[in-house]
Amino acid sequence: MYIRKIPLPLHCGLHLTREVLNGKWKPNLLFAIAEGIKRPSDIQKALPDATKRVLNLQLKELEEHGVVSKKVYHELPLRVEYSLTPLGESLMPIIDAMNCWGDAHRPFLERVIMQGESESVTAERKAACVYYLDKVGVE
Amino acid sequence: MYIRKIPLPLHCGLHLTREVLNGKWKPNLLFAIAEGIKRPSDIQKALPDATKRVLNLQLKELEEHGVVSKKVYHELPLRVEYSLTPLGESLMPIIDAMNCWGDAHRPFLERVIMQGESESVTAERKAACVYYLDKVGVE
DNA sequence: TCGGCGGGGGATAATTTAATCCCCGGGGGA
DNA sequence: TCCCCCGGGGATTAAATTATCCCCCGCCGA
Repeated sequence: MYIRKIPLPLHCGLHLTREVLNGKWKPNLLFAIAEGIKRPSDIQKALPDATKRVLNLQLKELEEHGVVSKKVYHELPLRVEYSLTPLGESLMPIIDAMNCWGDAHRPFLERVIMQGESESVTAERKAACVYYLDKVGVE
Repeated sequence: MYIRKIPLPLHCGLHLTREVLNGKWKPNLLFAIAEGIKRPSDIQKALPDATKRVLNLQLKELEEHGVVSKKVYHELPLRVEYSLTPLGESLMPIIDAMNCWGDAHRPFLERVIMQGESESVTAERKAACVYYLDKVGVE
């Protein structure tokens, strides 16, 4: 595990939560496990864009942070299952909300995230954003 | 703005949301702005652990992602105010939930994130922190 | 005997994010 | 005049996170 040089600001709940969820695949891992995908190989299949190396690392961190637990069944063949701890379960409303929010605003977010990768904001793009935001504001 | 080399996985709402909230101070910025702290200098005072440089950068990203808007009042003296867009407001339940969750589980999370004072890692950790603090000039 | 699957991890490079340093301009008070 | 506040940002370095590569073991079926 990486050893921090700069201490985290812990005085605020936001930073604590951020520390737990901070990992490219951690929200997805929690989501998958909550859905009942428990075995490492199944998790890897559910998240094909991530290498199993990274998934193992992030699962280990989630375990160290007490939100998932790992059970090794010493049968043959060996079986491993991850599951949410109660603490992890209490995190699911947030994960679900993040998932819904992203999906709900997908068209806008995709445009806006892509635009940063190409060039600075053009006037037209800004107009398009304002238009969309207006629409969202009505809801 | 930084130009990505590795494209983000956009097919999932979780990643979209993560992209918007991904920044050490972004949740805090949103929280502060939602609380009515709108002027840059006030925001900086509210988040003393962050340099204004970083805050400006992350505010700019939040703006580009359409969750905050920046208004410049061309008065004298010059006045600048940030505010949440409707899209940003729709994010607040998540921010609040993250804040509450972190606060609610603070005792446990602090222990677990610190990795326990009684572990063997502590020596290295402490060394790393001391190194940093020394560099910064804190006693 | 060989290949493949399931679970795992060390070592290192690359990428991404944050911190640091130090500058700009204008204005207002002493 | 000097100094400090305000809002801002370029350039660079450090830190933190991911990706990549390639290895380990045990077992099972062909």
